[in-house]
Amino acid sequence: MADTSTRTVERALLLLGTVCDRGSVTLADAARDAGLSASTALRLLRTLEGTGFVRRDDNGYRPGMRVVQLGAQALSHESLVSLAEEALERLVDSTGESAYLNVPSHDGHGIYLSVREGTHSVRHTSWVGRSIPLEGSAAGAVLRGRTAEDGFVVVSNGIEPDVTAIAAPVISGGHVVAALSVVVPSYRITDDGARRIGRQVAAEAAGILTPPPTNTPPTNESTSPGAQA
Amino acid sequence: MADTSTRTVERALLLLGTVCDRGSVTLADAARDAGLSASTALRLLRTLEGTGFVRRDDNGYRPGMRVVQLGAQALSHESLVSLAEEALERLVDSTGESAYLNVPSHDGHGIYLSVREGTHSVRHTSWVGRSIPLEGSAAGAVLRGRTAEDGFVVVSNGIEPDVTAIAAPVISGGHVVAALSVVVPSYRITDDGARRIGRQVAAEAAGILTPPPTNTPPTNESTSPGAQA
DNA sequence: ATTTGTATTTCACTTATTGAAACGCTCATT
DNA sequence: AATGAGCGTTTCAATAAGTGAAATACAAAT
Repeated sequence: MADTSTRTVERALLLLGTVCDRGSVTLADAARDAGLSASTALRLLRTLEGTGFVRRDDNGYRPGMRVVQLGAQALSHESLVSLAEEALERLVDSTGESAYLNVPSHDGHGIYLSVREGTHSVRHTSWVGRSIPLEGSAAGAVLRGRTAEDGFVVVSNGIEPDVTAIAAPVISGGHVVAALSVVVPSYRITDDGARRIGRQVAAEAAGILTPPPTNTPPTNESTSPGAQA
Repeated sequence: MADTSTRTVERALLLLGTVCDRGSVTLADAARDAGLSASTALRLLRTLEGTGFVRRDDNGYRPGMRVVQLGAQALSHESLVSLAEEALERLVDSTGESAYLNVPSHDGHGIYLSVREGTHSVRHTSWVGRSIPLEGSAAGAVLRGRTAEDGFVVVSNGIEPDVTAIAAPVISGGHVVAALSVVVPSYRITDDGARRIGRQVAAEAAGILTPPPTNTPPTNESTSPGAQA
């Protein structure tokens, strides 16, 4: 894994990241943030501008339309979100709580790929694209393959205070490719309730890539143990 | 040399574009598509991979999670979409037809920034991020400032056959910043009907950036993506 | 066995990127 | 007015960094 990467491009993408993070940023800020000299940052931002990835207004640089365009395209090509749609909906229907689909991202993080809001007036809220640490969160534990025997993970008051997260793995080819999760305000749930929802989430997660109708012959490809009961 | 742009970065972004367009593409195809040598394409794609903008699976390169993440962030910072929400909803309610918010993109195109589907069982459909030519479309004419006296543009069977598009400009600081539009199957509408909807769209478009109550100076700082109450 | 296509590595060439410095500018301070 | 601080921008010489042809290896198709 020698240095097969181009510094210029890395820097430009870094810059793009800070622009999107901040929503609106001045040249000097962006340069500082990315650790670049002003002239370099200017040149790269201009390139990004010329390709529509950022745009300028009087206040500085802002995410360009190309970013939302590519993002939307990418999402639409993500078959997981359509496959998980029904499962998310069933979870919301039967629990009234917010349900999510999380996938691993490039750095040691996960992100929310799909969101279905709960029906309770007090409910957990998140959004597509939001970043989630892999440690200290239920979905993160699942994504790292740390699922317990019973097929789901419960984390109370972890990263986010006052909420209990319940997650289960979506498995494909022996690998965890996503986490299905339900997040509920802690005051509203008991240990038993969490287990009940846990079993439900695990069942839905298992069903996402193995639709019930077909009777798949036993194809055994398990790298990691516990390919589900 | 007034050409201040970085070839490497341009190429990498071009590559990213083809990957997102195709959804899944092999190295050789991507290289051909972007007009690059295989070795260069490989190097750039690896850089994109290392930053999460693309990922690989057995079939080749696919859009990475970073793209959907940045796209979602960019959309959330786009205040226009929240400002236009109610207008879109009212248009759908009163016409039953699909209503859209279009903005100019970098190359001579526009894109769908917000979508509200109509209620008729036969209705026009599009999606966020979709590209739209600026010529031959109602929204395009509006975005180019070609709006007629009466404040709206009607195009029947232009780019898309069998549909009539009705668009009006969202104006800020004397510039057209977006187009609000309603698209209806041509068989369902008369000239008079189009004019009626046209006036409606124009009124809604005019109201998007001029809501009477608040006097907000353009100091938009969305600091942390915190949950709003 | 041969052909075709792909992914990957290597390497000499030199192009294209880099950052300090200088400049003009606006705004706030003295 | 004068001063200073900060920003955006341009210039330019040094050289770091990207480039692509060719070679290699592998796989699948003929």
